[in-house]
Amino acid sequence: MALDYLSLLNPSQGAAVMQTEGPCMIIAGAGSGKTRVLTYRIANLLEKGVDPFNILALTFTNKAAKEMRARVEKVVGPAARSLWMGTFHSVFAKILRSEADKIGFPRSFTIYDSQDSKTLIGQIVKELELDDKLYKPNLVLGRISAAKNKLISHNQYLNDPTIKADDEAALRPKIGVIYQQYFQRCLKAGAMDFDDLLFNTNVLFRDHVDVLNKYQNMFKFVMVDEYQDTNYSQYLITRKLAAKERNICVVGDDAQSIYAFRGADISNILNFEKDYPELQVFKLEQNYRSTKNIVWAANSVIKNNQAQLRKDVFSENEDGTLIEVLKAASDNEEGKLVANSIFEDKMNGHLSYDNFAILYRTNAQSRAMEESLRKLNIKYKIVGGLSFYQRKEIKDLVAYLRLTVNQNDEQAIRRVINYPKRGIGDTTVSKLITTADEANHTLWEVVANADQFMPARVSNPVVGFAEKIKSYIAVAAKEDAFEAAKFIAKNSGMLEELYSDKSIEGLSRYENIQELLNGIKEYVDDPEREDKSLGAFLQDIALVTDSDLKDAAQDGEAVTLMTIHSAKGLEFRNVYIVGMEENLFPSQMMITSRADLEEERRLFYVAITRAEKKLTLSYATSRYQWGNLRSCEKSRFLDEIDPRFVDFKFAAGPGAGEGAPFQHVFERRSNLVPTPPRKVQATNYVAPADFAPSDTSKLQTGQRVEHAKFGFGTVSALESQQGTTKATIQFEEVGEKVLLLSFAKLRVH
DNA sequence: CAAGACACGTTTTTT
DNA sequence: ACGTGTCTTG
Repeated sequence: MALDYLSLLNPSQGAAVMQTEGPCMIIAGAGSGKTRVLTYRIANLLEKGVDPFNILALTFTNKAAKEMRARVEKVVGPAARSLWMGTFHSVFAKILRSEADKIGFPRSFTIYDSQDSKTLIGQIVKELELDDKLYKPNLVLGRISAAKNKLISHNQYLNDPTIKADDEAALRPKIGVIYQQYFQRCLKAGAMDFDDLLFNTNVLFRDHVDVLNKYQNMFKFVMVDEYQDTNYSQYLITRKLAAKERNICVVGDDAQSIYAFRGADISNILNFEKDYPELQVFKLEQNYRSTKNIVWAANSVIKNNQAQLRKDVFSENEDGTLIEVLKAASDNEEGKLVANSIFEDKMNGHLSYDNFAILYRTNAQSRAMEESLRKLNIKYKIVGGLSFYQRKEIKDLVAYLRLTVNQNDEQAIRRVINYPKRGIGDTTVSKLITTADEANHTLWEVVANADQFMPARVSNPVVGFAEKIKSYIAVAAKEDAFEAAKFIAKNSGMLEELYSDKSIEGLSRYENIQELLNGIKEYVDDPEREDKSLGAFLQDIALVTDSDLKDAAQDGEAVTLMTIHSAKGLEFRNVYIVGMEENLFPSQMMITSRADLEEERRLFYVAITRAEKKLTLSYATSRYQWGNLRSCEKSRFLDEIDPRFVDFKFAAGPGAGEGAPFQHVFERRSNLVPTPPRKVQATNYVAPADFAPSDTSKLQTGQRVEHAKFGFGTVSALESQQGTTKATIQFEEVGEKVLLLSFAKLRVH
């Protein structure tokens, strides 16, 4: 029977839940129970008999989607599993996967991550012989991305006089040409970048009315979370999908819009009413998360912004403690103060470390915090930074997997064609690429038929590589993702290569590969999973972020460290916002324009409102930056908080006097795995003064040799290839080495 | 061809 | 301070 929503919700929440038909906008202040409303709204739809397959709910992070699905499931049961719920990128990647052929892409298309995109842009810049100082991949990708988010194609980009003028003024007139090249290379590679997933969905819906129709009929109810962070491309997708039924419900808070740099357009929420004049608006203004002091402080900050919807967020919770401000003499001391404060609060309040979060503007700031936490033996976890899937060894294996699914994936080919080493040098690779370009073949076609394009001694290893990949394709066609990946890891020689590296980094790389394989195993073992193919798995991980992963993997209680951006949507009992300094927060690059400064202020607002009970802000008067000490001023944002809610007494404390503390680095920086000191090739062997190399042309395996640097050893293998001979020698002191006989100075005994 | 040395640029945020 | 890319050396 119908749930009694109204007893579980406040009046405005309840009204939003009951309003299931027609367009609706929910302006949800921070901590106002937004997820709760969305959850019950979906539950209400299902109870009214709506088929879960007809509901589409879009979020910005996988985590938010997962959480909401779990909460809906708690209320309505397993029907929740059939809801279309996920991030924009994952939902439309899924749709594109079944429709891609209509827009000129294979269904097995690869998703390029930003690293792939940047590498490709770097390659294009080089090929066009442009100045790589001027055309930095990051900047160029930023321009291209901004264009795509506004649905400007490469052709439109090239023909738009305003854009042209802009680029010329910035002394970068060739960006349009790079964009065009980039598009063609992606198309040829059967690859889409993150922005393409949305751009191409728009293309699909624009050019194929029947397809659009199908999804309009499918998604009778559309819901969008964090609507303030949608860009034009996303906006248009949702508008098109909802055009028929007009059952669209968006939830957002203009005060928490922090992704303008990524193309998010706050006018999407401000102008929503123009598209839907019959719109119903609900405002959730009661904050259930934080104390009065925290809510008041946040309000006093955000009111310095001009552009915003009227909203009065209030709290009925206790007043709570005042906001503390800590002042430190250096970034390291800031870390110490924060770590001490966490330790004390935990002890005094009998809290768990899970209750604490340290938030910062830039990832680089985590370091000083980590060191201090480690010294006090406080466990911590870092969200963001270098994610699991960005590690070299993971990217290498994933490149093999990608190549198995899509042979045209150029970036994957380049990554592993000579890894592990198989004698394909850079010159050969460049030759393959130019050959492909000139003969108008794909890179893969040239690789697979290399013998037709170059002399046998060069082409042999290339063809061997292609044969390997072909065998992987055969395995992947028969086996599930796990069996295929396991086979590939072994057969490619990667496992062996990593296993033979006995250094600590090598060990951790080996373990990471194991972890990836375990992950794939888990993936295919999921009984709910229908598609267990390699392709499905790859699509899944391409859109996974670190924060999605950590949560599940993390066991034991630990302080959370992350950027403010990744903290959005989360809450913690005690929150520390560190680095409250001018040019850091607000960031130097944001203080030139009013709009940018307002975005920084919203970011600060988001940070403040993560705290439930206690908020602490800290700043340092000096900080190491690029290896040298700089002095800093406290942030203007500190002065924007109404002083009635702030306790500055701590700011007068320890930080004041001490000079910059001496830098002792006892421990090396580390995330999960400690980085050991660089290994040195220490030998006791000293070459005799009369050392003279012998003729090695008749060297045999088993022979004993002497090397000027490595000492004595025994030849264990000889391999002749393309006129050069490689000798594998087991040295007594430094272990196995592979040397080229033409260079190595060996004395035969 | 591969390992080590060195110079360089980097730091805004992320799907 | 750090990793990446380029240059040198064997």
